[in-house]
Amino acid sequence: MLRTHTCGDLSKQHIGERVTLCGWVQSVRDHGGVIFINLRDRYGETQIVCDPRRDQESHREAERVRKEWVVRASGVVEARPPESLNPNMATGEIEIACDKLETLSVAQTPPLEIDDSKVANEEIRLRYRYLDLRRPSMQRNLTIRHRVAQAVRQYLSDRGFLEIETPLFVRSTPEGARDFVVPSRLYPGRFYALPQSPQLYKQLLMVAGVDRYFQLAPCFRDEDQRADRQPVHTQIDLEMSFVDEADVFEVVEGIVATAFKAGSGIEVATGFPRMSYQEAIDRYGLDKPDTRFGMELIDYTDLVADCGFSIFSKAVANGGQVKGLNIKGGATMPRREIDELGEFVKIYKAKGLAWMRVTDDGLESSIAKFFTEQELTAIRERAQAEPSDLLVFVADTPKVVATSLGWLRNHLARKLDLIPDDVYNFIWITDFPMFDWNEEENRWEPMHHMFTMPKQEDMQFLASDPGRVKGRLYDLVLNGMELGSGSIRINRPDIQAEVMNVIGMDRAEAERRFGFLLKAFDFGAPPHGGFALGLDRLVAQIAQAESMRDVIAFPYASGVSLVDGSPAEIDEQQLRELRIRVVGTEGDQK
RNA sequence: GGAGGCGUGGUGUAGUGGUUAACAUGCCUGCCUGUCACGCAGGAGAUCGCGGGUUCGACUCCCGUCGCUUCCGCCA
Repeated sequence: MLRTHTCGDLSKQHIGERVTLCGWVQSVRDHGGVIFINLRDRYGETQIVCDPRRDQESHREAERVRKEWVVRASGVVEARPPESLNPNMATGEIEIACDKLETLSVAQTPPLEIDDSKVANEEIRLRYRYLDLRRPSMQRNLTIRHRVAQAVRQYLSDRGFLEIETPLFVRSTPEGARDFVVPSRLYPGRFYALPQSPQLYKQLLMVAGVDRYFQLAPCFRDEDQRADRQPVHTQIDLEMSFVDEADVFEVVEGIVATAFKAGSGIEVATGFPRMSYQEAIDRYGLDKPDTRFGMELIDYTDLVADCGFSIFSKAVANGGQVKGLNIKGGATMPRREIDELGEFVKIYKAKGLAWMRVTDDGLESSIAKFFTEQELTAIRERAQAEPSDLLVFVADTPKVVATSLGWLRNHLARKLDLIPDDVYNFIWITDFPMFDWNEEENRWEPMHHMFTMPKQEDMQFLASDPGRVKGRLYDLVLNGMELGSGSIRINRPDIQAEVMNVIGMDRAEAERRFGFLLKAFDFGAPPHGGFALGLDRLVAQIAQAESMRDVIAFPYASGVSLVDGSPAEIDEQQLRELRIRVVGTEGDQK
């Protein structure tokens, strides 16, 4: 080794020892005589003191040294003078009295500052990711991610799960997101897809008798960018045989608690509360409710069905709802900001946001005149309104009402600072509908995927009323974010056939796409179920990172790797081998 | 596919229809023996993303375009 210790190792107990450290120069403070160098590595920072009275040669080198140079410093660990102790530094009680300073590598001035208090913009950070990652907070994130992954592996291994890798070149399926596709050279005109998840393979492993499987699986989805999404992300993917929901919940809760403990030391109480999908929608508007604050949705539908305000009464007459929020203390919100809330809900297809200010004298609003005194009183009581509150309303289809108010609620919580720090509200969302009606294509489609087992008591409605059928599927939500999802799967061909029937997939099509799985089920498939947790999202929470990208070493920006510039064109020769011709780029199509 | 935001020295920001384009930090030089966001003095560094238009005059206003970003659609 070129060093005897790291830059985080040394403390008072090493005083008097002769040591050698290697690292990057974080800062140089030249006092004309003595020069202080802060030397940084993954483990910390240590002050190197170059005093010309001790050693002239190393002092001369210290005058030359610049930030981010890689150097090696030898000397004796000394206690700092009492007035020079630095309590803000882990190694602040000691310093290295340097008598040998060696430059291992010089560095150009970096295009961004290696400083947690001066973070550059995302594009620069990603292009020079190797510099961005030098920052202590990023090193910390990478470390936390590693510890979480290790702990999860250990946890699952201890419970009999086998870590098994599944193929990364799989058959493309039109379900779900768009696939990333890889051309085959040996079989021109044919393509592999990168897996969106190991779903089908892990089910095959259950048929194979593996009983308990897990994998930290890379998953690929060709979707448009979102703050909490990456084209490549990692799932803690697991599957278990002979289980029901409670067994899966127990394991997943254990994983989460283990991960938090390992990553941040935070103790998570298991036995997460459960809430049905319908209750989540009714009370919070979203299937991933943030339960860290109140301001739940208030249903006025029955009160305003026959009111004089036609926007409300018509919405009800058309099968819609009128719901709203009570923004406590919001009456002082200026008109301009209320209008902004109106603009906000329009994103979610709401036509507008009605509002009333609650005053000592009653409800003050341009729409108050359309309501009778009794109606206004009823609204106030329903909202438990107090003077200085602001009531807002959306009247629309149940879906628009829920979505717009649900997101408005989250938006307001952030804006009004209603979200407490350091609270981790886990919640299981259960009893999802099996199917979702696709307006455009006029057909039912699976809410989760087509291998989800319907609830026993709803099985009878599969043919007659698919919308009524609930599935044995569940999401885990943390602070309003979906951490993962899973289900109990279908293991019987007859039920599978019925489900495929609902979504309008005939035997031939099913055979073509999933024939291998259906075939497997003919040979004795155990009841099984599983879950997939988003590792990136989980670690981001544990590390309290601003963004999921902060816990991924080399994330993508809009599907582009700013580090290596991919995706990139390939050689003509490669294209020929693959029998691929590029017929046009976006600009010259159409 | 659609909507919004941003784009100004290396980096992060400020800015106004007429400026010498400001500030911080970084960089370079000099001074300084106890700093640790060291300090002090000086210096270099920007055709204000790109193209077009309006105007006597555009970094500023308008249109287009590119890039990044957030969101809708899409998607666990």
